Order: sequence, then structure tokens, then C-alpha cells
Amino acid sequence: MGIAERKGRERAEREQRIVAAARAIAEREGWGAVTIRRLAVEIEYSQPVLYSHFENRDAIVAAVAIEGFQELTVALREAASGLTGRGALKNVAVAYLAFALSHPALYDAMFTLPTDLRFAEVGTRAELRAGFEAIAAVVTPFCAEVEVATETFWAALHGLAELERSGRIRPSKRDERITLLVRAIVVAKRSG
Amino acid sequence: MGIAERKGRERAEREQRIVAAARAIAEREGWGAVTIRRLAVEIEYSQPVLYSHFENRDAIVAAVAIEGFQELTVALREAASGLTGRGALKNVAVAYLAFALSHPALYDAMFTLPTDLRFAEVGTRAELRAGFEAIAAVVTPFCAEVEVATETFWAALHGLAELERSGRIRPSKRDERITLLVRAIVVAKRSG
DNA sequence: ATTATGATCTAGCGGCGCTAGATTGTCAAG
DNA sequence: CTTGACAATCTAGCGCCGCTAGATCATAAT
Repeated sequence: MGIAERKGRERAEREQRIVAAARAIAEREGWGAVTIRRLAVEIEYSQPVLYSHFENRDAIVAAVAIEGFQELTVALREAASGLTGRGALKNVAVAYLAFALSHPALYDAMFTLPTDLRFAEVGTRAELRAGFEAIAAVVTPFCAEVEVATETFWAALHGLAELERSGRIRPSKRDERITLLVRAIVVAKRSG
Repeated sequence: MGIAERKGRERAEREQRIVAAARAIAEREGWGAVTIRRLAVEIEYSQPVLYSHFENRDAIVAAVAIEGFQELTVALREAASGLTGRGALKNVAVAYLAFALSHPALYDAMFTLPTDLRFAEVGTRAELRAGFEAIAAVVTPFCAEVEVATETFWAALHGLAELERSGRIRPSKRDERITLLVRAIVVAKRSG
């Protein structure tokens, strides 16, 4: 029964083409340009076909967001690999901001756009959790309350990314802010 | 010529009613429910009238955002008043998060929705700058590089607000994260 | 060859932001 | 008091959106 398998494969490929098209258009022209009609033209099928793959438009955004979480996790792990302590912390911070600022539409999908992403959902939890773990790994040496410290460090990075993205803080001072943040975490432990 | 003045006053009142309606609907049903048609019904005028007050829908969101920045500034100043040092810092942090979390739609308008808000614009700069100053005031005692430190502290608060709002970090641990953040800033100076 | 079944398409609903052009109200000049 | 200009406001509609019901087509079993 290779036929059914081929069909399943073709279906999966088509689904991937939808997600890829959505991501490409978003990164090039913003999420406002990502419409069902436009995606239908892009994959050369009619609009209803998209609804046999995704419940609605938000679900497509969510699919892109999951790609983003996977790639962010990889980027953070790479940034930390081979390093420990303060160096790892700083490298992760730099990598996080570089990721957010060089993939604005992807980061939008992950954090600022309304999606159906349930953080407590079984199937997706792993992907979303993995990035958190990568941050936790480099924070751990510096804190007793690892979860709280990781949440705080992550939030600081996210805030720095968002405010720089929207032009509210000076891009030229990014390194200095990172340095300050890393030092704050390091010494907080030393004296906590 | 009291007539022209009366007309101007009525116009200003109508404009204020538009902004108030937008804000009320957004806070009650989300920004997706804030449509030009809906606002027109609310103020009992036809849709084109709205365009004699605002260039487009985004400009209405921006007007709400400016109200938000003014109110946030007041809230932060109140939180800092009569306090100095570490106490002021902590109180401001608590007030910032309370503001963001208790006015989600307002905070959305200020930070996550696309608006025409130019941060370098003459007319609005004062309102947007004022909140920054309020934060800077409580950060100053702890840092040499005030601007960089303020940007970082603000970013951390913003990140904490966003991640908690979107259910990505645990609401129950908010106080602990604030405590950690404040300590980090205090000791960063002491050893910087 | 015929029929059932699933995949895909055509066509359309209601709603959106926004605007051109008609209509109404207002007030000064004749 | 009438008239005509001007501003305020409305009606009607364009092109787009997300989404879906029902028709049509291809495929594979009888």
C-alpha cells in the first residue's frame, strides 16, 4: 500500500510549503501581507485546501512560531556550547538578541501575534519548553532558585529585544545593556 | 465669536468620545472588536466623520496609547514618591507590572500594536519621554550610566509584563522575580 | 461500466478600512 | 427674505479580508 503513503507524503510536503510561504512573505512584507488568498496562490491550490491543513489563519502563524522556537533553541545551545559561567551567560544573551532582531517576523509569530499556541498543550509543549531549558542551563550556576532566575533573565532578554525592535531604546548601546544585565545576574548570586 | 469656539469645543469632545469608546471596547472585547463601523455607531455619527478626526484606525490606537503613557507616568511617580533607594526601585517595579497587567488592552496599544507613534516626533515626545524619566529617577542612585541602566531596567520590567500577560511565566512567582531584579540592580552598582 | 468516496474548486457571505460624490445644514451678502 | 457659497455630514460602494456551502472532478472498488 505505497499509494496511501505517497499521498500522505505529498500532503505533508504541501503543508510544509504553506508554512514556508507564510514565513517568507511575513519576513519580506510583514504578517499583514500573509493572507489565505495569497498563500493559496503561492502553493497553487484553492483557498479551502488550506483549511484542510490548518483550522484557521492563526494556526498557520502558530506553525511558523513553532519553527521559531526550535531554531531559537538550537541557536541558544550553540551559543552556550563549550562555555561555562559568565561567558556562557553573555554568549546566550547576545545570541538571543541577535536571533530576535534578525528574524523580526518570526519573533513576532513567537511572541507578539495572537496564536492558538497553548503552552500547556501536550504535543507542542516540548518545543516551547526546550528554549527555556537552554536558558536555564546557563543561569543555573548563578542562582539557587533556578526557575525564577531563568524566568527573570528570559524576560529581561525579551524586553530588550522588543524595545530595541520597536525603536524605543538605542541600538548602539545594546552591548552595554547586555554587559550590565550579565553582571547583575552574576553578582546577584554572589551576594544573594 | 463664541460660535467658532463652541464648535471647536464640541469637536474636541467628539474626538475624546471616539478615543474613550475605542479604549472601552478594547478593554472589554479586545482590539479586534474596535472597528471604525463600531465606533461610528457608538458616537452616533457616520464612518467618514471619524476620518475627519484621525487619519486612520492606527491613529486612534495611538491616541489611546498616549493616554496610557500619561497614566503610566503618573502611576510610576506616585509609586516612587516619598521613597528613595531600594524601596523606590521595588515600588516602581511593582507599580509597573500592576499597571501593565490590569490594563492589558491599554498596554497593548502602548507596546505591541502597530501604531503611527513616532518616538522622535515633536508633539508626542514629551508624553513618551516622561515615563522613561520616572524610571530613570529611581534607577539613578544605583548606576553611573543612567541611560543604559534605565533602558535595561525598563526592558526587564516590560519583558516580565509581556511574558506574564501571555501566560509564559508563572503569575504566582511575580514577587520573587521582582525581588531578584531589584537585588540584581542594587548589587550591580555596589560591585560595579 | 457503474457507483461510491474523497479531493478539490467555484462562488459567495458578512465584515473590514477607507473614500468619492451627493446631500444637508449654516450663515453672510444682496 | 432670499440666495448662494461653504462647511459638515451622509449614502453608497470599492476592493480586500477570513471562512464555508455546495458543486465538480478524479480515483478506485464493485
